[in-house]
Formats: sequence, C-alpha cells, structure tokens
Amino acid sequence: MRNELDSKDIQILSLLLNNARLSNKEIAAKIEIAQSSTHDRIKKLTQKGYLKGAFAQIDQKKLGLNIEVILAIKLNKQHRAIIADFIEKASQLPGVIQLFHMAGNSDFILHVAVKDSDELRGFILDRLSTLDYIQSTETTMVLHNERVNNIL
Amino acid sequence: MRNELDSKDIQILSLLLNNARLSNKEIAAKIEIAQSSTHDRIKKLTQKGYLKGAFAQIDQKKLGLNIEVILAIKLNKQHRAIIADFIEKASQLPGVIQLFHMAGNSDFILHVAVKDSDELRGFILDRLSTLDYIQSTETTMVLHNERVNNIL
DNA sequence: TATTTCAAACGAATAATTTTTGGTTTATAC
DNA sequence: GTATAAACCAAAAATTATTCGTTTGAAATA
Repeated sequence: MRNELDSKDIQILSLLLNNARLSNKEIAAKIEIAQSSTHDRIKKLTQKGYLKGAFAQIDQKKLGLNIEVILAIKLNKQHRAIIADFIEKASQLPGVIQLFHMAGNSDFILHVAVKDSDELRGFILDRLSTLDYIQSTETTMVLHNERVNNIL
Repeated sequence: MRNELDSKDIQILSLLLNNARLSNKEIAAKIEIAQSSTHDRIKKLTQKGYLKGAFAQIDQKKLGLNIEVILAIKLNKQHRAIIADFIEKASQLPGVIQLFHMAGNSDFILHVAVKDSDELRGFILDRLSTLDYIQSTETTMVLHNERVNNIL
C-alpha cells in the first residue's frame, strides 16, 4: 500500500480544505483522474485519518451574533485535572467557537461570539469567572476574522 | 417570503456547522421534515447567505505540521491602506490558518501551523518582519486546539 | 530481459442521492 | 371568507456515489 501522500492526494486535501462540499465528480474533474479513483483516494484519506471532518461556515452577524471576541484566560493552577476540567466546561459554554490551550502567558484562548454586550458580560462574569480556578481573563474585540487555510 | 429563521433552520445550520458533509437525506431524517423541504430550506439558507461555505478539517500532524502557534502582531501604523495590505499579504503566507484583525493591544492575531522551528523562524523573520510596518510580534505555542462551534 | 507482483487507475453497472415538478395544505393579510 | 404566498409531500427525472471486475504501470525478482 502507498504510504506517503502524492501530489494528487495533496490536491484533494487542498480542495476539500477550502470547499468541503465539493462532489467526488468535481474533484475528479479538477485533478484529472477517474471518479472511481478519486473516490478510492478520498476513502483512504478518510480511513487513514487525514480527513477528519468538515465544518460549515455560517454568517454570524446574520444570526445576531454581533460581537466576536478573543478571551485570554489565566488559571491559578495548571494541574492536569484542572486543565481537563476547563476544556470540558469551556467546550460547553454557549458562544465558544474555538478553544486553544496555550503554552505561554495565557493558559487558554477562547474565540467567542455573542449577541451583545450583556451576553458578553454574562459569559465572562456568570460562566467563566465562576470557575474557581480562573485567575484572570482579558477580552479583546475581533474586528474581522478570516479563515485562510493556507497550509497545503 | 419568510424572513426570520425558525427552529428547523437553526437545526439545519447547527447540524451543518458540525458536519458539513451531511446529506440532505440525513438532515431531513434528523429534523423530521421532508427531504424536499430540507432541500428548499438549505437552498434558501445558502441563497440568503446564512451558509457561506464549508471547510474540511485535516490532520495537521499527519501532514508534518508539528508546530502550531498564535502570533500577536503590532503594526506601527493603523492606516486603512496598511491594514488592507497586511491582510492581503498575511493571507498568502504559507502556514496561516486563520487571521484576526483585533481592536486592542495587538493589531492582528495569526493562527499558524509549520513543520518545525526552522520554518517558524523563517515565517517570522523572512516573511513577517520584512514587512516594514510591523512593530513587533509575539509568538505563543498552541498545545491543543479544539473547534467547538457552540454558537447555535 | 522477462516475469511476477501489487497498488492504483479505469470503466461500466448499480445504488443512492439530489433536484425538480406539481398538486395539496397551511398560514397570513386583507 | 377569500386571496395569496409559502410550506409541504410524494413521485419522477437527473445527477452523483459506490461497487467491482479488468487493465495499466511501476518496482522487484529471477
């Protein structure tokens, strides 16, 4: 079995990275191999774990999510159990888009979208700061945010 | 024409947000309306701009992208033209996953994946710092990163 | 050089899904 | 109560995905 990825595989990943809803046929046409071959490759890429899923992009503003922020969070302990607890809790907080566990000044960075400043206030004061291992949070507004995906 | 979204629309968006490759049939089954109605709704959601696209998620480590960082960037000017220039340039830099334009201490935050520390060094010194309006950059390692998408 | 091997590519048939269509029902405004 | 538009449902048509047997091509071996 082929072990590394060849350029066709990279092309497939790259196409799907930017448009996960491309059909097999469309991909086959773009990379110029048979539909069945494209299908085989995508299946293998999925089985081997190169392709892990796909997210739709939605218009947050149209949904009333007018405020987008980055929240830098410091914990007062970095024990494994506390980290795990925070990841679990934070993943369930409404408004959280993405969570980063950081090795640096902040322990976590949360990318969050909320409707308005009241909701933001509630998020920080009622949801986050009530976790007793939170040392501090620092909130910064996002003016604009672009998915670039320039990694292939 | 219906203007706001009802709960079925929200369900559709929510399902696609977490799995953009769900078929029309699967969605119809989950939200318990006819396939054709689901189809109509998705078509409208797309036409009206609620659904904007979809990204595949790929396994970065398997592709040799072993280092993931957050780069906080300050510019020495915030003129519109410079902001636009930076967004354009940064979007084309290999390794950039996501770009945030911030209203705060940093002007931009870049989420970047690279192969190794040499590539990171090249990214910062050769690609970024050569832009003459860059005042400073601060790099922090990402230990773990989760897409949560808890917004619907 | 010929032969074997094996994964990938191919092509065509089948299965499944999506798209379209048209008639019926439902909701709302007048 | 009627008119109108949208939503719904079910069936047919078109398109796409999947399967599988065959062929091709490249590398390894005799």
